[in-house]
Amino acid sequence: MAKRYWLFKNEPDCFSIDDLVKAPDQTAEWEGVRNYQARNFLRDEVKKGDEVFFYHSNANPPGIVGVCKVVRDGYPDPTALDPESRYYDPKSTSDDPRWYMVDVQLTRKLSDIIPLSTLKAAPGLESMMVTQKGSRLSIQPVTADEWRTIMKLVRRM
DNA sequence: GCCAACGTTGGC
DNA sequence: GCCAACGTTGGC
Repeated sequence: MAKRYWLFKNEPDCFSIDDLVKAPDQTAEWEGVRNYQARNFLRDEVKKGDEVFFYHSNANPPGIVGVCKVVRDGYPDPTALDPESRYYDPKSTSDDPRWYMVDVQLTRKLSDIIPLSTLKAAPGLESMMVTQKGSRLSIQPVTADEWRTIMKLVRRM
């Protein structure tokens, strides 16, 4: 299976690129995804070795702030079973886990954010999911062309 | 804080 | 299975 590319969104108030920088081994569990379409990606399609843009949503400005790598395939998200967790879901059980997550490791934090406005203006990213109006999915596939286009912006920084 | 877009729930 | 009501996301 060829390596694939993704964009993972997070609100920096919740878990930011700096939290990943500070994490042990600069590795974190991408927990708390509670959307079925995103869940299906995490469970079935996001694989170890895939590369990921770390995106800050609900931020000023929103945009891509880092690059990371998937280091563990999808597995059941234990926070769904923890009544103390903000991600607790009483309908999920250990026999029939409803929610999945992967582990990611930092590759690099960008020296500057690539704002959403830059992505929207960049030739070649017109049909990228994150540049579309109303795009709410928190786990988004990125095409190899889109990945290359954005990495060119990264190298220019 | 506003509000458009989207997802989920639940009555029927 | 439809769809109105409601809740959430996320840019601005």
